[in-house]
Amino acid sequence: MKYHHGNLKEELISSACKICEASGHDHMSLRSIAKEASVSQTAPYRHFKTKECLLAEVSKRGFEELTERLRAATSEESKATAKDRFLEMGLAYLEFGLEKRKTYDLMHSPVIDKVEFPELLDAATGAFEELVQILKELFPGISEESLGKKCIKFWAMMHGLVGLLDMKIEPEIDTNAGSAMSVVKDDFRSFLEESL
Amino acid sequence: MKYHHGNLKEELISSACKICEASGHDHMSLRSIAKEASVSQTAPYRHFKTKECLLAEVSKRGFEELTERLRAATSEESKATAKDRFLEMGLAYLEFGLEKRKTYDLMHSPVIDKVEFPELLDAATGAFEELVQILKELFPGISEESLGKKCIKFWAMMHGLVGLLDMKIEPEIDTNAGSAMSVVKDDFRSFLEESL
DNA sequence: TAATAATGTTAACAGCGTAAACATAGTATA
DNA sequence: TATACTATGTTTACGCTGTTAACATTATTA
Repeated sequence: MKYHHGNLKEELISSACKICEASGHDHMSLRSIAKEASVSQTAPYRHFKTKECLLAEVSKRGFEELTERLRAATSEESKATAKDRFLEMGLAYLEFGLEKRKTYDLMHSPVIDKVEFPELLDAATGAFEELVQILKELFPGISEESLGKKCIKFWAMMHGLVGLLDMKIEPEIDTNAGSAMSVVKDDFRSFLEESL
Repeated sequence: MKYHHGNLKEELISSACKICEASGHDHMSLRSIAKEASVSQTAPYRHFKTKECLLAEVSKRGFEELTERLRAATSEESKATAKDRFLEMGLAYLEFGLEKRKTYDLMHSPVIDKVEFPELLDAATGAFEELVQILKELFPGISEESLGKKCIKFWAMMHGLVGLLDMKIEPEIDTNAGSAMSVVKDDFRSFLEESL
């Protein structure tokens, strides 16, 4: 058995990602992560100053995956129209939020102060920039002000939608007209398109 | 000094609300709450089965206050038009989210599973119903389906906006066209109205 | 008035994040 | 090659946490 692991930092991060998505970030203990990596309880401290630093790394990976998915959805290789690729991006965002729900929660949790982790902020900004790009393409010559408004509006709507889908608020109106979830499943595209 | 407090449950809840808004829900310990109420560490267990039950109560109070604020904003006493009252409601939602940011986070935190707390779910639904009512008034005769879509859209947008304002994502576009925060301050009304 | 229920306290448990002291392995320098 | 140094692991220990069990006091009810 080797005393030195060799690649512990990476393994700790992937163990943390695994535990996060399995149990939620409030059930992640440094000790359980260390155990998952078959290493002593305090070994993570050679690679991360605090638990928050490790969580920040997990969050960063989440934003990187989100960015990739958004980029793939809007890829020009698909030869679809800009509008279709925009709608695909909306779907990709929701899919990520629902598939990786617990990681998504960590990414938006106030537990990690993004101001303290510039790399995390960059990763989050990167995802946002994907939206900026496709909207620029969709509305050529749009003023910076209008573009800013549209970006904020859609980012908020998609983030809000993911949140809503987990809130399980089911007022009378939902039972009649379909829940938030069904709106997404049945005709998310027209839902987004109407808001253009 | 009385052995029996007489009104401990209420005092624990208000202590918890205080600590929540001061420090955030991840820094709330049952012991600190008990201390704030000048009572032994385990006294809360006579009134709440677990810590989560106490947090759920704090969350519920948050939704109740939100509901009140939304109702006040859309009150017909103001004699304003339905549209103006709708816009006022949007502002009231954002104001609550920003003023009581840490409580708002608890209210939307996955730490509390709303399914386990029907009263909390009711309180959350109550706030949502305020939106349903004003939109019904604003669009008389609207189909249930369209109404449902509009509700989800605006709830998501407002919830997403509150989240965005705290994410501190400031991509290039924001620096030029104004941050999410400035959009809210400068012309949130027109921002919301455009989305109608 | 006596029994019982409600509501408080104290003591103890394991799990947590973190720091300090120590051990071992890899690397650079003489 | 021998030696010092640095990187990276372990062990031990600290105080804080949520929770349970055993006990104490007060309120209620028969």
